[in-house]
Amino acid sequence: MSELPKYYGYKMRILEMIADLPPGSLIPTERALALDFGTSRTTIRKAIGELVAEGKLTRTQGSGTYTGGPKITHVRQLTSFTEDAKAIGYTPSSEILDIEQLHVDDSHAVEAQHMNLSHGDPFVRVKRVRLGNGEPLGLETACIPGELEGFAGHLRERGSLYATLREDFGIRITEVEDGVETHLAGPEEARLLKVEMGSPLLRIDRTGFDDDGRVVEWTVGHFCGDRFRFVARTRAAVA
Amino acid sequence: MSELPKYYGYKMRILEMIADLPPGSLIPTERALALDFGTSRTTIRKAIGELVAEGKLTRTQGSGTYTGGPKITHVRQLTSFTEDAKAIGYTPSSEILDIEQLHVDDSHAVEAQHMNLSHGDPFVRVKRVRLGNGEPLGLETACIPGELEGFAGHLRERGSLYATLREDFGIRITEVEDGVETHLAGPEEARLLKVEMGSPLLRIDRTGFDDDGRVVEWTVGHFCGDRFRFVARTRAAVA
DNA sequence: CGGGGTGATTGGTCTATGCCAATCTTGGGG
DNA sequence: CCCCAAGATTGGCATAGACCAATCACCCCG
Repeated sequence: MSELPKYYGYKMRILEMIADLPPGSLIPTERALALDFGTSRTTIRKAIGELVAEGKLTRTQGSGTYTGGPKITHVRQLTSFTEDAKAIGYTPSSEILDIEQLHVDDSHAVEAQHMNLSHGDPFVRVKRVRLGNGEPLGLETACIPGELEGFAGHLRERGSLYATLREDFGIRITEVEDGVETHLAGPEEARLLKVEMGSPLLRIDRTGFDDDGRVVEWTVGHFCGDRFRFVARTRAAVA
Repeated sequence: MSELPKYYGYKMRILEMIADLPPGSLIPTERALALDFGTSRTTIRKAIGELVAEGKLTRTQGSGTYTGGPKITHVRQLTSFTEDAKAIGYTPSSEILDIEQLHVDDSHAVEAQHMNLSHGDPFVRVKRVRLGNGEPLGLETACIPGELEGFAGHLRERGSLYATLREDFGIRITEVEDGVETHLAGPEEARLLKVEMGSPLLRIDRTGFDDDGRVVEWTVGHFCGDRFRFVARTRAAVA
């Protein structure tokens, strides 16, 4: 046995094959590749599986396997998805899945903890799919403490959560703390983001503070690992 | 056929099984689970595979499959690994794999681009494994432009790259830009970080600037997705 | 000429099985 | 009593094949 698994060798060979192809090119079928390489379809699928997870290939049942999507999508996440995406010539949009004015109960333990809320306190929760140039990039759930009258209408009109909070409710976020971890796509995320189950995602949670240091926003988002890049610029506070 | 794949159901059942177990507990063998659930070992392996990728299980050939490690390790990456890790009561250390004083040639295209260097310009490159409480957390390669005399010795003594630059070479980093993406572990990363090939990692690249806006550091790191959390705190610059 | 149905194609999932490599266990020899 | 060698156990890799579901192309019918 050689050092590396066979499937890894085939992965590299496929990587060479697709290196020069334009995005969206159809590659040979799994059965054909297995035959060509003299291996089994299972092994080819494992090789292709990793390339898919890396965003270098996409596969569609019944159709075929194609070379990677439109390419990497750099998106700054420094202040707001909408505002930053525009700044780099990217067309952002959102599809609102759900807006609710809620009151904290036992099912909101996580939200309450992050926003320092108690049982019965009001907050708004918005669930959205974030799109870039029409393609789904991420799934975001934002929570804002308080009772926000007519919030849904304002948000739909402006498109941007931050703009809505600022212009319609006088809520200004002056400092944010972002946390980034990895996460694997579950059934819901896979469906909404159009990726395979188990695909690596970036889980980005954000806590927004106002001038008085109060939490005025808490958001959790899951973004496609291969299409998204989180960027933070920080003035070093160290002496 | 139900909506969800079978392996996903088994994954959830295994998740329940291990929910109450302390970290490090041995779970039944793959063959036993396959028999119990009335399915094939292949399917069980797929279920366990995802749980491993999520950090909930670890498996060792010849030994068995065990419940997840010591739990999530929050690490701030705001200024410096060493300094921040200490601040939250975590014992950081590094294992230096390689230190080189180099001059830009054709093989350093990426490095040169990020540091705005030209052919022949000198820079130092350090490759380290970052450890937290003795466990490998990440693999980092740092590049610093310039000719740094006695750099290796100073770094080994101080342990911290930032402290070395500051104290021994008068290089002060006042602003950093961090980029975060996902990345799957390749053979080398898998070996050094003690994770499986294909495990999701956080790829964190950092560009450090001095007061004059010059690039004085460029670093790329790969960190275990399940043991690491990137945190950035930003004063919103938006009007 | 247009539209819809039908079958071939292709990826998605699962089974059953074999062998390899790392680890652990056990027992015998020094 | 300790150490180590050999066998049993366990995960790691790969094979061959079956059936399902989504898609696509083509042909037939209106």
